[in-house]
Amino acid sequence: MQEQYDSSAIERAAQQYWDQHHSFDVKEDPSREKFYCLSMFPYPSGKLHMGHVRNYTIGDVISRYQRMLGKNVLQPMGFDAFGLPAENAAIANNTQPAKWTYANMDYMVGQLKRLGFAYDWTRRVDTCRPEYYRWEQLLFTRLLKKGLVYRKNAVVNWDPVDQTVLANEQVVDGRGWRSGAVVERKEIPQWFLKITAYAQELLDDLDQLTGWPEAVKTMQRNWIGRSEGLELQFAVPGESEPLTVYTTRPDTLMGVTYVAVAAEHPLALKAAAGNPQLAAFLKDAGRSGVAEADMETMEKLGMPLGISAVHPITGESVPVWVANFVLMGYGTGAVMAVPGHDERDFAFALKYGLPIKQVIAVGDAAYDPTQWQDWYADKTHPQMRVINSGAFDGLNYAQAFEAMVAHFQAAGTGTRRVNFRLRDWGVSRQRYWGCPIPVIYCPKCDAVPVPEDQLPVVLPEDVAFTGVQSPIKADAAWRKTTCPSCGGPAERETDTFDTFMESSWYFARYASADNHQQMLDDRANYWLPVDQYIGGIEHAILHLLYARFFHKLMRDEGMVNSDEPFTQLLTQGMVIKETYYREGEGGKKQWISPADVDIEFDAKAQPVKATLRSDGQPVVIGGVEKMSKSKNNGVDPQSLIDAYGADTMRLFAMFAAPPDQSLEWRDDGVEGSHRFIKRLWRAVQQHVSAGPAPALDAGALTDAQKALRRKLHDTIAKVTDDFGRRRTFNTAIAAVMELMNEATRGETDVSPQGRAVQQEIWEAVTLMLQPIIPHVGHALWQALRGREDLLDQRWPSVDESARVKDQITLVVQVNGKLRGNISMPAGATQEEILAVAEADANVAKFLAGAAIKKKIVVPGKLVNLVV
RNA sequence: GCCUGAGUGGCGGAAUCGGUAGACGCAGCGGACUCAAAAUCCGCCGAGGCAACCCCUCGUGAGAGUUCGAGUCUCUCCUUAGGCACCA
Repeated sequence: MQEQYDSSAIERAAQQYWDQHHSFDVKEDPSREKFYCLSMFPYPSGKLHMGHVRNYTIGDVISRYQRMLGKNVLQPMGFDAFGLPAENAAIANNTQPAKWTYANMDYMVGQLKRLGFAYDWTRRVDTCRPEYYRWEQLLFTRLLKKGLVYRKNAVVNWDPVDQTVLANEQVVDGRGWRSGAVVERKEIPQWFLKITAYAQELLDDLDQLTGWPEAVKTMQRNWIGRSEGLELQFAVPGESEPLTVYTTRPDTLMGVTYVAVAAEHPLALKAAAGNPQLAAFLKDAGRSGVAEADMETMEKLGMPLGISAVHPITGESVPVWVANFVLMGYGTGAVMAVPGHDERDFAFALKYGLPIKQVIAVGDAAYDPTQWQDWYADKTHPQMRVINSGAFDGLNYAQAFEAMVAHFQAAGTGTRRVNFRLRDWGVSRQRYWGCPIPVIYCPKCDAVPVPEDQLPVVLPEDVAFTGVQSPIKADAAWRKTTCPSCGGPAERETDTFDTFMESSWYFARYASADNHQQMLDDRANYWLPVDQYIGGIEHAILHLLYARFFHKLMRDEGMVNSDEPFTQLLTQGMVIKETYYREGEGGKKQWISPADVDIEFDAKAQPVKATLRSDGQPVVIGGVEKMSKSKNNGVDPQSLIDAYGADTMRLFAMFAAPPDQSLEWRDDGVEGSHRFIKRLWRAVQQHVSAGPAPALDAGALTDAQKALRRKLHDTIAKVTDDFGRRRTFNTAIAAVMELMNEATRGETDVSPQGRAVQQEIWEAVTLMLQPIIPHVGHALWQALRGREDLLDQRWPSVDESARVKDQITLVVQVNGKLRGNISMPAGATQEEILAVAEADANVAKFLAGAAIKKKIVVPGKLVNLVV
């Protein structure tokens, strides 16, 4: 064994061994319990960032730990290779999206291998390859035939200068990021997946997911947003079609004082025809992005259309307004407004002088139509009653709800309806670097799915990419085809899929990655569902919901036999870092890398001033945010790997914070992890250099040896719990550090049994740390045992007899305040404990002159005396 | 604006079921070794009081509450992170 710890030699040797022995390639084996551990695959952005290192280390630690429990472990890896950044990079670097993507994947595979992750690379999946996306196209065409796919108009962000559709991310403060033009909403035909057909099941099955964090399930529940309500109609005199609206508060129906429609609503367009002012308003309302957050925070504006609707119960006229917060693509594009009992309607009514009508009372609480109070909308208050509502007066929420529903159903003008906030999934993207949507447009036959024997529709990769237009839209030869159904001339769809499509089923494809005849085969049912899924909390809703949806789609196609894809979910916290920027032209922020910034701190270590190193001029200190390309605040892990090795990197990533918490990255601290590995190395080296240790004889130990051995087995128990149940690897590492501190403190015990205990300790430490620092583990195991089979060693077991204590320390409190410690034999009775506790000198001081009112004894822990 | 988290020393964090707040590590300070430095090893390290390593008071974002006992439970508020459907 080398005297000095040399990370690069050790890591090279271990990786070479794993490579030669194909240590991580797995086959299906029905005789063994399987464990499928999956980390969310990366987008090939260029190089790994800290979030990847953290994510993949967690997955690798769990995989290696599960393997030590004797399971058949699959841990695959691949790339989520389609996406917008490749197009941007292609423009910036004058290259092709495909070329850029493949080069990035090559580099990142090298980095992943350098970190020693236990992946079965034979199953690698790259989503941009036709061998992968052909199956996605196949599934799409089947869903289309099944009626789970449809086409309708939907709004996009439109850049009127660049004449292109923008992603929400490309809209900055309402303007296109490159052109700076004010973004408009534009309606274009797009393909939708009917996820709403599965809304109820997606909601119900959340209850099965006991291995998921409650926070994620709650977020998904709220996102799906099931509500029960009433759908009803307002007649509009002079119009053949009534206005249909949906409300979850039928109890407030008598409080409706106006209705509001979207700017794109036919009634609004019609009214605008003879009204230039209104037409101008509609144009303005259409000028904004489509992001919900923008909608909700923008100033609520409206204008009367000059027409009225008829209140379905009172027959009164209520004005019809257009409002910029009502969206055409959401529900019916029209809402009824109850300003008396809805906060947004209230503010809108105040602003435009619309009537506010109180129809709900809570006890004697005074209603003030100039000031919103939260109880106005409280439907659950025990004293809540409907008022000013004629026949409905005196009812509570539930009673009024039912009475209204009964009224409308009897009249045939409304119906009870379950509604979901969840909307169907628009999958069309007007971009090049994505999976082509397998549809052909024929002038005679309309939209026809590409027949299965003509799949895949291959995306050409050798293209000139300028960014102005998608190369496949520009390429008439690519577009031109014949109609599969009538044989006449036809054109291909040139939109591509949302990249969430590829990431919604890749977890299943790993099981049959080499099958080029079928999308999935029997092996999928051996491995699925994924036992442990690990990824960023930012995916809590969209990706995880879409993947659950796809799993159910595949189940209903007979491809998998489970209902849910991921049994256990670990949502990794974000890796965050401070940001710095300068305001450029037009208020555009130019983000500056923290690596290029010098920071001055005040006495409290808070940053007060930051300057750019290259020019010495100040930069603005931004917030601490998720590491990202767009904020330019990433830290390149490569330099740390080069300096300290993969094991130090892995150890620090696991030690710095529990996996589900966000981690603010600071480079200091890495040093400490490196120091720990060096100390461990030295300790084992010293132990081994004294020759083989004799066998342990537990009956022949001294008290000191017994105490050290107790510490060992207490540590194994804690670390086992931390790995298996709590998944708090930071505390597991801390426990091993404590054990090592104890084992190396003072003079080393070189007696035969002393050395036997040391041997037991270093073997157990090697086994427990192996999942985290596998290269060091490999080398230490060779030194301790002369063998290279560490990967398949069993996790160390606890010797309960070594943990027995005969003296127990108890805490003594007086009135809940700590006043002393007592040591008692393990078998002491309550009376004996109390007698010793009350006799303690410091405790007695606080008991003097007062009567003890209550005595509380918590066995094995503490005594509390209340005076 | 809405949904979901988080807030504990100079810093990252620990305290697992309501029971000793600050484990473990980083930074810092003092010492040993060294011609010297680095590395390594040993010790100290929440604030205040005290002659005192005895001990006392305060202390887990702010305010209230429940309890013998609250970082942990309840309510209100503040700050902050993530998501909000075309970033992935």
